[in-house]
Amino acid sequence: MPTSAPPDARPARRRGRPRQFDYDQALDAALQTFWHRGYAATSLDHLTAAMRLNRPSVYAAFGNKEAIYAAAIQRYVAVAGRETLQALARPRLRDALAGFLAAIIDTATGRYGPNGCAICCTLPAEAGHSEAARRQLAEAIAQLDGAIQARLRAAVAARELAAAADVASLAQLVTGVAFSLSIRARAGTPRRELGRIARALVGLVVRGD
Amino acid sequence: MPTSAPPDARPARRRGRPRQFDYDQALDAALQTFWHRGYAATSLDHLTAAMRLNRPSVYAAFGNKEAIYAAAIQRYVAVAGRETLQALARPRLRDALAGFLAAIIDTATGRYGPNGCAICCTLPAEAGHSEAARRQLAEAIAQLDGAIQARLRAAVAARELAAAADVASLAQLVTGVAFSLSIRARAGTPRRELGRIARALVGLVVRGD
DNA sequence: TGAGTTCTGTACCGTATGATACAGATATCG
DNA sequence: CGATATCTGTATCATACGGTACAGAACTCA
Repeated sequence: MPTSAPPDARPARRRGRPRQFDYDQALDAALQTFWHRGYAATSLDHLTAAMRLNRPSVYAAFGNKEAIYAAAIQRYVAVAGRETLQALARPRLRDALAGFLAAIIDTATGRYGPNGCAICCTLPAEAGHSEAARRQLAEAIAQLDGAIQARLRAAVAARELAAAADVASLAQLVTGVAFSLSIRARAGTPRRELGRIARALVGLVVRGD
Repeated sequence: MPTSAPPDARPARRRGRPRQFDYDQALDAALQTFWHRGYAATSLDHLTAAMRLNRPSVYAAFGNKEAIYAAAIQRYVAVAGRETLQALARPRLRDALAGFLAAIIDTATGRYGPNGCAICCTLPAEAGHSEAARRQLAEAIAQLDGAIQARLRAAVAARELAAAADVASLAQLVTGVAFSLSIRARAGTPRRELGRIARALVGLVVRGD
């Protein structure tokens, strides 16, 4: 168990020597490293170098390698996930989906290099032999499916989609394309082409107009 | 460079002591291991155990770890890829796409466990820091895109698709859904649900009937 | 102040890793 | 047969790995 601060409740003053690094900033550095190299190919030397910490500090704050990864992915969901999902809030379904996919493309080709999605480019490799990774992956997928499904249901209510539409499958389709966009990004596909694919999907899902 | 047989041209009789194992069978065992554990998390001990060979034999026949992986993926493409693509040959587009996706689902939930697609579940993790992996991934994607695109073009010629259809983007969409199906499989999604998603895509792409 | 507590940095531990040297075994070739 | 070539198995190499012990530093609390 990490002896120290979970990301949320941060007691203002703790008893002993205060830590000399920023928790979230270090976690971001770890995330970048895992994102770039994947879980298994990332060593603690890679991590401590990127985080600019020495090993005991890392272990005290985050736990072992697996725990660091879990925390990093959790932060990824909280940050990149929130940014992405709020694009879904736009009033017209067409804009909502387009915005959502544009946000995915932004993240996948973002300022840290064209590294795709940290989840769907690094978790699947571990999910084959690690039950923890499999669960993390399944949960992330379910979360995304759920958010999109909710948005599609709202579109049905607003008569933007036919009442007979298979909302669940449609949502899973959109999630799937989002995944494929980020894998393509990691393979080197330029933004322009990713945008074309995204537009094609939006065109298929929301026909009328 | 491996001193010995490339998978194709196999000289009937070589000079020294003949090898006591089957090349393709050993390669299959390596593929299973990489498929299950990913590249980085697979050690040579894992490989030699699965292949039932000792290290020098592996190195002599296949080269170092990276070369073994490349050969395994190449074999995966040749075997699973061919099976999958020949489903595309069915006369009606609807059946062709359905058969294609069904083959993907078969592979991804197949007899070796629900391990998804060996390419899109293990290569992306390495593609972030290995240019060789990035290229392999890009090439595999391009190959799949190309095959589907050709099938869609045939459908346009047969008036199963509108002449105005954006065949390239549509093909990339189908490829993307295929990827997402196999990632979902690795996350534990049951076949039934994967089938529903596949049917939804087919329904979207080929409207009339 | 001094006791108690937590963080930092060095140095280290045991093991697993990718890769190879070498000797013996088994084949072809002349 | 001997010469040559390739494969197999053992034993080993240097290094990189995840993880930790320990001493000193820096803070709070009384």
